[in-house]
Amino acid sequence: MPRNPEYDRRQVVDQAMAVFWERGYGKTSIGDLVAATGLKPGSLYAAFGNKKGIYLEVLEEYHRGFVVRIRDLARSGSPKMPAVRELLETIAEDAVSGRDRRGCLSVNALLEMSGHDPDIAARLDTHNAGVRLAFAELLAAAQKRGELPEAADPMALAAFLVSNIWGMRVMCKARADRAAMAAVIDGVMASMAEKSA
Amino acid sequence: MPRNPEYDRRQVVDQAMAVFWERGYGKTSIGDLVAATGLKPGSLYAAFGNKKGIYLEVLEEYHRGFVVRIRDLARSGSPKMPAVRELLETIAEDAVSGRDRRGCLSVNALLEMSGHDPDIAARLDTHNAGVRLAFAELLAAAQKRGELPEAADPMALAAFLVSNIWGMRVMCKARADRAAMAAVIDGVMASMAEKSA
DNA sequence: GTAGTTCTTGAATGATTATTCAAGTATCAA
DNA sequence: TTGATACTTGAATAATCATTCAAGAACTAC
Repeated sequence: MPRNPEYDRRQVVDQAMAVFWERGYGKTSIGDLVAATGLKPGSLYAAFGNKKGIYLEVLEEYHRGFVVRIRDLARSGSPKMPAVRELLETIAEDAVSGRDRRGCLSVNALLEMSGHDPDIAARLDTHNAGVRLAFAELLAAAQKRGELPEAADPMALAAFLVSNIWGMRVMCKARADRAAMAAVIDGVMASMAEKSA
Repeated sequence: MPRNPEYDRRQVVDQAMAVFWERGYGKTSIGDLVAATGLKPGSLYAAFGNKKGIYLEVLEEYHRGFVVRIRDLARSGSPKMPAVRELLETIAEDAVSGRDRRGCLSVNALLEMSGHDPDIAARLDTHNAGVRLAFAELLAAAQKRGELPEAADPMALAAFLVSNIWGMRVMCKARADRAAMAAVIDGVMASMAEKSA
């Protein structure tokens, strides 16, 4: 008997993601979301509860996509460490080309919101733990293939890797030059290849 | 003939810094600044022009302090690389203890404002270039003392170091655990000590 | 003391905001 | 068709905010 929604929830979340990514949480108004999604305020509130509800679902979707990307690398048969380097180079290239001045939605959210909203902070902590674990699994797979020293600790290396990705994501908000990005990538890869780490 | 201000501009800037650091630019209202500084809106506007003017002066002061700190390390006679490690360990300790959930004011500003305000973005770029240069000078001094390989490129290492500090500053917004922080510090120091880097 | 200048005050302005809700509309089972 | 249910609409609400300004207060030079 009920009437069905006229919109696709997944598509609405993607459209909202673009806006939050571009402007941050505080600077995006419901009006912006109305313009981006085509849904009127009433419909948005009926579907997501409130602005924070939309944001949380956007973050969920963002992290899902990122973790999938890492896990795909871990499951493929190809060499792992070159894939890690390529991932870093993609981030660097996006930063230098200015394609990614939006930075990382997750880092943006962490900086803007985690100090002010415990719900969002908790959600981000869960997500980031997932990302770190996915990287650790990827690095463990690399280790099993002999691409990393046996003494290496995948979980520790994952923390180091994530921290460097975060650093690069901050760097892309600054005037990022190619040499600096290359220095970071070389530094990370060199460090991971070492026995001591 | 003129009447003198009743406040100390430097002190007002410091008080405003505490508020902006805690709440970010968007979330601090003029009312917050009035409460923190004791100055009424009219006086604040007479002294700084507008909210952005206060913020720019706060950023100026923040960076001044940070660069001085690095330069002091470079000028002292003591070993440089242990001093760098200590600096990183201080950041890590502040993050883990929760003392520094505010993160780095400069990173916060970069993420929140550089995409929306060209004036602030330009100012931050200048400041960050200064920080990187100060670190490069510190590392060059270390190299001269034989604490770094001759083949090392101080400017590249400085970029790597700054990126890692930024990563740690992001990490302190997340649930930062001691092991992860230690992994980052070990990774950076190991990488810098290498010949290839 | 007085004039001139600058600082201080705090209420008023005008804009923007997230959220609500009552009325209208579409869908489907019977 | 009818009734029940849910979705859609967009104006109204109530709050917050940056900024202005006119009036009062303090200081200094003369």
